[in-house]
Amino acid sequence: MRRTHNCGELRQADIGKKVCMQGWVRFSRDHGGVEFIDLADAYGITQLVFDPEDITSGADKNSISESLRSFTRESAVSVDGIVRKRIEGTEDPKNRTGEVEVLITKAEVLNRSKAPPFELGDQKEGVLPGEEIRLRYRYLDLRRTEMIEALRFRHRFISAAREYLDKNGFVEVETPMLTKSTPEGARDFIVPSRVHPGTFYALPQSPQLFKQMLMMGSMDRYYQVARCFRDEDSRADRQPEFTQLDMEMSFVDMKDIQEMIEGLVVHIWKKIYNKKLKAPFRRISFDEAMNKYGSDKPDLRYGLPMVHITDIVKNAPYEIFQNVLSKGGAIVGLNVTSDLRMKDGEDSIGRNEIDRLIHFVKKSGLGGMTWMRATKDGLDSNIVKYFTPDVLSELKKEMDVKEGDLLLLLAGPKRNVLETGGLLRKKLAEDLGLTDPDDFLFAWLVDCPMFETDPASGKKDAFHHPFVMPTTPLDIENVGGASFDLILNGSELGSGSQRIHDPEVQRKIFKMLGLSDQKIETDFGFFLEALGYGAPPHGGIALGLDRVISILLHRETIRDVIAFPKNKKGQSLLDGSPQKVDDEKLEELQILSIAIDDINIEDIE
RNA sequence: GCCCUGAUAGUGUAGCGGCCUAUCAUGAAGCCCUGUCGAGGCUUCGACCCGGAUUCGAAUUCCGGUCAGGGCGCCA
Repeated sequence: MRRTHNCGELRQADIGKKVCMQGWVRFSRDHGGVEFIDLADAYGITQLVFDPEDITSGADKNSISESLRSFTRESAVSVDGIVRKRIEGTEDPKNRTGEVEVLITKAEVLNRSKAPPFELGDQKEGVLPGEEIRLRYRYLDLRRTEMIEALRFRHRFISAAREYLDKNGFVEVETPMLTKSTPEGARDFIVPSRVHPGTFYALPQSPQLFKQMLMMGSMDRYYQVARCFRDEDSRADRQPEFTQLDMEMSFVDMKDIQEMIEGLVVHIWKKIYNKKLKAPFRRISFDEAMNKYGSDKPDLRYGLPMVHITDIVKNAPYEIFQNVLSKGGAIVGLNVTSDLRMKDGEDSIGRNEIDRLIHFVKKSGLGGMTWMRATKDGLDSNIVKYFTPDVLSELKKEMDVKEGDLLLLLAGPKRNVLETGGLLRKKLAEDLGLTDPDDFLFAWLVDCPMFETDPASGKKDAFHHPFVMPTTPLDIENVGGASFDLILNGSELGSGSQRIHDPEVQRKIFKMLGLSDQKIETDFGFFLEALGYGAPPHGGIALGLDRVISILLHRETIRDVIAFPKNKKGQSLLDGSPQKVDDEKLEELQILSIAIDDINIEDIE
């Protein structure tokens, strides 16, 4: 390797050294004589200088000049030179290498670049190209500091995690990518088998069954930086293929798993930020989260809880409330206290803003929203006349109302009210700026149910997944499950659980989820059998890596922390996948496409 | 499958039915310039997503489509 230094390295101490620098031409400034080049690589930018009136002995002025002519933007180049101090007053304080520059003694183009389709420099008031362009030319996009930072941060995060897990006896095991398609859960990506025509593998949605079988195989502590695949529609935080930090432990209970994760996160924090993160994390029950914050992943950096006031106002002759109550609905209130709203002596939620909030609430399905202001004379609103002084005073007490507070009241079907209240709380927090983006608050969502019932079909689904150990008898109405979610600033990072290790319990859960004996046998027979050979009590967790990284880096989408992501429609704009394959390949697999474009109408007729 | 938003030179944008032979910036090409750092100056090049409708006249209005992003559904 000829390169002696990278572009982020040179300092005053290097002055006088003969160096060879290689990198990309980011900017060049030709002053008609003296010429500057910003040479960039993944480590930084170093200024190169060519000065025809300042040529070191042995250097060939004409040949350098000739080479520099072909130094187009983003060309890969190699330059020999001498590190020298910049002229007094021309140092660049923004650049770590800004006190020195390299006087070119030899210049050579390694590979010339065509004019790049967009600007790669770190724009101050950056005008990034549309994402489509960035993904199409991802290799150029990756040269941008932001992307370099994202991938390096991601690496450091994973590397710190590995370090901790290794120290704690975890073994990294690679589970298969070609696996079996199972009925529940997300849609599978399937892969045809050539040897067994007409049969298919599925890419794993998660290594769930395999990691459990590793426990049965005495592996004791397993982890994997596991790629997972789900053929469902994308979102800003969902990609068809994504990465989880997947773990499993034997002879443990829920608390052991949570403590291990807390230790892991604390370690990562120390490594990355050199800060001590507070552990254990706060725990909040599923019920409390839903009732107070209307979300199973509430942002706990701010308060603004929903207060249930159904019982207080149930006798008030206010028609809207009575209507709702007669249908078994609920009424909740949010107290937007004056200290949250007042900005520079001005109320940030005036009449117009309230109208906007009402509109917001209506969009999510409620009929509207009533509101009251707390003045020094008591609660004031166009509906206070419907409430007796006793009711009003109890309302004030329950919602902890002080003068200047604003109460927002939502009424409707319970589920809808909680959900909307949660969204409203989130919106208020955004509008009022209640969150510090650099404040990272982890919490555990605990005491989760085992099942959830689809309100439309009445069908029972696993709340988490069917391998969660139930915590209550199975014949009661609200069966509990030993599962828990790790949440961070309003996002779910992952869920873990104590698993079922008794085959009979496992079989029963499958049945409760509506699987027939035959389906259980064909899909999970092997797994039930495995549980029957002394499966140890075990449990584990999987953390969505892309999601954590994007949150920690304040990126809007996980695509910004994945080197080569798919677009919203699951396509890779870089290589053009997915694509049709040659007919011969399909024939070999004995596959016939019936996609509209592939059907020859004449064949059918 | 549905809802919302958007689409103008390579890139990012402005654009009131006629002032559009379409703005500005950046870029590219060429020239000038010896201390810049997203250098600067001058010249040139380069665009209204597609189809239909309304209209004397459409980048602009309407309808349909395509593409992109956000969301709902979906994601045990």
